[in-house]
Amino acid sequence: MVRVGDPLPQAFYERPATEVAPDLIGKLLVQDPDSTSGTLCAGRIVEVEAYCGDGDPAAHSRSGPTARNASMFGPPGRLYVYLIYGMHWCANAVCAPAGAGDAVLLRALEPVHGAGAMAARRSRTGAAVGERNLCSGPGKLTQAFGIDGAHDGADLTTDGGLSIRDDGWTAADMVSTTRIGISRGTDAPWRWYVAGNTHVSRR
DNA sequence: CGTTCGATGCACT
DNA sequence: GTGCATCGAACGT
Repeated sequence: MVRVGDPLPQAFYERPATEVAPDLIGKLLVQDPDSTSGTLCAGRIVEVEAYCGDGDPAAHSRSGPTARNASMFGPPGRLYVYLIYGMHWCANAVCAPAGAGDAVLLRALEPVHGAGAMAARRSRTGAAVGERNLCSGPGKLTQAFGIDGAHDGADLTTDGGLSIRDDGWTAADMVSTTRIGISRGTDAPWRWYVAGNTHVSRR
C-alpha cells in the first residue's frame, strides 16, 4: 500500500504553468478505487510540459476559449482532457487563476502501485505489456489509468477519484528541454523530466 | 539498433 | 479540407 499525503491544494496550481510544471515532477498521480475499479493506481510524475495561455503558440488556449478547451480556462487544480490523433487522450492539470488558459501536460509516470490493473487496461489483445511501456507517454498513461473525456474538468484537489499527492520524494536530477511533438512554440524550454528515469517518453 | 508510416476522430480554417 | 501536445507496427541498417 502506498502511503501518501492529502491532495495538493488548489493554491498549488494557482501559479503560472511554467512554475507549477517543475514542481509536479516527483509527485504522485493517484486514482482511488471505486465501484468499477477495485485497485488503487498510483504513478510518479517523471515528465511534464507547460502550456501557457499568455502568448504560447503551441497551447490549445492560444485563441481563447472554445468548446474543447473550456476546462483549460476554468479553475486551477482541475483536469483538462482532450483527444489527439483521433485515438489518444491527453491529461493536463489546469494552472494559474481561472481565465488564464495555463495547463501542465502529464507526459510520463513511473508506476508505483496497481501496475497489474494498468497493464490490463493497456493491453487490448491480452498480450503482456512491459512495465516501462505502461505510462511512458501522454497517451499511454491515460489509457493505463482509464482517463478519457469523461474526466475532463475533474477536480484533482479532493479525495476520491483522481488526485495528485506529495509523498516526499524528490528527483536527484531534473532536466529542462524544449517541448516535443509540436510544430509551433518549439523554442520554449518548457519540458521537464527526471534525469535517467526509464519511464520518460522517447528515451 | 534506427527511421518511416498508417491509424483514426474531431476541432478549427 | 487540414492538421494535430501520439502510438506501435513495419520496415531498413
